[in-house]
Amino acid sequence: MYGLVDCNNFYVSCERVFNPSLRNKPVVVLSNNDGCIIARSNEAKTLGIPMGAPLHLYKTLIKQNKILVYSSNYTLYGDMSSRVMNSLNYFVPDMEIYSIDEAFLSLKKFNNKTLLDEMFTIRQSIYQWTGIPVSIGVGPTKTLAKLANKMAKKHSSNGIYILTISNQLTNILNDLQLEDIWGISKGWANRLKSIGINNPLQLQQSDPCKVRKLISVVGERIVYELRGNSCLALEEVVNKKSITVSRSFGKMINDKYNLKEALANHVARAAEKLRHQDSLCGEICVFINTNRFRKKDLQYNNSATLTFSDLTDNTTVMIQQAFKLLEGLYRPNYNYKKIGVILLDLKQREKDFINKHYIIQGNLFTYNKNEKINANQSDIDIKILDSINAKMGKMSIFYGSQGITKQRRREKVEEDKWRMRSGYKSPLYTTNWNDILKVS
DNA sequence: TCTGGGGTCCTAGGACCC
DNA sequence: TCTGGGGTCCTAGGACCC
Repeated sequence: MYGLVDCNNFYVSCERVFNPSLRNKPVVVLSNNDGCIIARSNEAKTLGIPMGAPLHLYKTLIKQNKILVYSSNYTLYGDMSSRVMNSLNYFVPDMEIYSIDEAFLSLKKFNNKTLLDEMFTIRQSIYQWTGIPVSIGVGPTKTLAKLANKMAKKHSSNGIYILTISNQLTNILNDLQLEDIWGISKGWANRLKSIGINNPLQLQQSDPCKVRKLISVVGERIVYELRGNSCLALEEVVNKKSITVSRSFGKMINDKYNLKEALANHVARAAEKLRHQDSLCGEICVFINTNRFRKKDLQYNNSATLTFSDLTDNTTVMIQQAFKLLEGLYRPNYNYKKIGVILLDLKQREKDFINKHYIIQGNLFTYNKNEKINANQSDIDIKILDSINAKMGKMSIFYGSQGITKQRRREKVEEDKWRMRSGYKSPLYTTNWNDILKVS
């Protein structure tokens, strides 16, 4: 069984920990620049404030109902999140932190008979230790645990809901909307409806291959997950694969000087994040946007990407390159609302040495990303290369991130082979049947 | 007047390789 | 091992999540 622990109205709950007078009152927390409402207490939800609502559209409602409004404090929320996760980890070491306020638990080692009591203990303890109320959903797959969590929030008095494959599940699926299922949003729901799948129960009972044709293998996995066949494993916490820092401007900005100032700040922050996870980056992307909500204004959205000749975590280098990219992007005749930077092609520092160097006949050379090394080149010491390749999981030295792709593909093919042997009709990961046949 | 920020995965199709 | 059709790499774009 899997568990999903979700902090209730997380940002609001964090504010309440340090300001108990906010309890039982309608409270909302705002995004950067105080533009949107991104967290609501139950009381605020009852008053009809939707998620992501623009603040200026709800000023009257807020005033009338004396809703308390707070700017966001991400440092506080990050810290509270760590406390919650650490507390959870005390009870369940085998867990996946899914977002700032959610974690999946592996409950394999728990006794099903005492599960409810155990979950109750966890919930109580977290509240006692951190002041944050949580809901816990339990189910045979991650998707069903997600669903159970939704039920816990809606229909459970103690904040816990355990879902098993039963008539109860059938009834629940029949009563819900497709969009209530984790992984299905409006676009896919509409496509599913177009072939006569109108609710989660029909989805659960539909032909997985048909669903796959319509909304890709992701949809097919959902079908199996709804049936209680687990396709999504607990994922170990790994470093980010890309790092973005971007902000909207309070006022629109036209001049390059201000854009550069903002960009430099964003890049510096991104570089900090990069070093914090002990990575180096190979690519940098800068993007700028005009205000998409001002339909009358001329719109301009663009981005530019640059590959570093060497992997780097150097702030100065990154800012220099980001400025170069901005020079190419900037058009003087627009008003800009947002600028941001994305660091891509991230690599672990430990592997950096191997990624940046190669050996020819005992001599060490620096590997240049733009220069492709051919393994057949007679002057490369194949034996040494082989040993490095083996250490890296093959190929990474030549193809950077593609090496990881290859590795992953191999893993997926293995899983699919197992799947086909076990009598499933279609593979879950591989697009190409030849992959399966070939390795089989 | 005023509309967030940060992620991941999957697929199709073209270029290129041998 | 293999010489023409199949495999691999790469990118853009589109979904989804919180």
